[in-house]
Amino acid sequence: MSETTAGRRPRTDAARNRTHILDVAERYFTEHGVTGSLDALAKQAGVGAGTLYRHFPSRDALLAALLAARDNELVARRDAVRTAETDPAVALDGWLEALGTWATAFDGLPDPLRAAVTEQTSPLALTCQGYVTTTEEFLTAAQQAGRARSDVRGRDLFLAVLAISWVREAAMADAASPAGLGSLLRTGWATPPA
Amino acid sequence: MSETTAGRRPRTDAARNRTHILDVAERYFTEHGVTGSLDALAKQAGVGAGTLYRHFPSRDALLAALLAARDNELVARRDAVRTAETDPAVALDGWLEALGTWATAFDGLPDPLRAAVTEQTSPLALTCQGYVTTTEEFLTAAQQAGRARSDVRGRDLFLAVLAISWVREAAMADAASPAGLGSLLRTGWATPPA
DNA sequence: CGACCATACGGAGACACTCTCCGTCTTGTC
DNA sequence: GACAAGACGGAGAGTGTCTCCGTATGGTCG
Repeated sequence: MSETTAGRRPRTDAARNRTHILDVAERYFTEHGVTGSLDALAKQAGVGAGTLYRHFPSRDALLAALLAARDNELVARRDAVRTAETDPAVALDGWLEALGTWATAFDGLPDPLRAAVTEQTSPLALTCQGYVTTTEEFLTAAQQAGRARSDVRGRDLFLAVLAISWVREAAMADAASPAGLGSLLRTGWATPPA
Repeated sequence: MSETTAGRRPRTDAARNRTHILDVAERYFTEHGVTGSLDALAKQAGVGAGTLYRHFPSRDALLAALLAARDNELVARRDAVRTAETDPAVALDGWLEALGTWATAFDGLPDPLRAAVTEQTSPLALTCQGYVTTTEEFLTAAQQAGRARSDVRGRDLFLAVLAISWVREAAMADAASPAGLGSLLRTGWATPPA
């Protein structure tokens, strides 16, 4: 019953290679960003290009596997926010910040994530879909409490977090920008007319 | 006195090629986005790759030249907003919308623009710098009228417009998203606690 | 008008990256 | 220990960037 879809257990050398590639990829993408050369990554892992591509047919597949390792962490933060916060607006805020951190795990990550939101064929699409749904839940709660605008939608908010994460990478040089950009999303630039 | 820096007037065939390349590039980027193949663009323009790269040493240089042709339009909108609007918040809003339209002139344009904001070596950097300054002017006016939060800065607002433009390209499928994302920047998702 | 030089032109080719294909080698089983 | 099933590696095809240099052209001056 441990095998719902697969035929048989993978060969041990294959399994070892797979995890080893993931280890190296984690470091490699951290250092070079998500657009780093995959052939170079394969070489660094000491495997042939064919092996890399057999395990992970595309860059997105590799990223999805890498992000899967972070799933626990993000789900944990979701639950922590959910149970600790009574104010649904603060909860939503906490969730969005967790999302922002997740989306900047590697340099350039927001790009494939954004693409995945619209192209459901990507291995990242499933991952994103889940988090869009979570965002929707937090948002709905905040809206029902009258703490969030009712014309905002979960998917847009998720995309907006990606957008801010995307631009944050460029604004790093400026120390004050990251926080400023984040709060822009919550409050906007405008002041309500007295 | 018409030549402040250059030595002599360019050869006529060179000038003709330059404008012809720009014409074709305008169409080409509109159709294929800013990441389209430059060699293919050269072929479509009926010139060798060398000619293309001599006139425009990099993709950014080509984009900068293309955007320069839109300068008049954007400056006109700036002036129109400036003179027509008495409310500085509405003026800022109008300017940001003009910027957003400008930043989506071609698919994928926000990417090089964002890079140009931080890398002052890009030919696009000068262009961006000017518009950041304009954004700052509108913002300062709105702040002095108490219509914009005082902790927001011009550069961040400019970057935020790029960010929304960036994500808007992905959200196109969903009809309501573009407008929703834009207003998010002005108002934020939060409702002030009664 | 013809010659001459500065300048521009074209496209072959060096280099980088992605991804596939297939001959060879390993693993696990009988 | 032998035999599939499956994994491995890396050569190579396809695509894109950008440079280099032999050739062609435009503009000028005698």
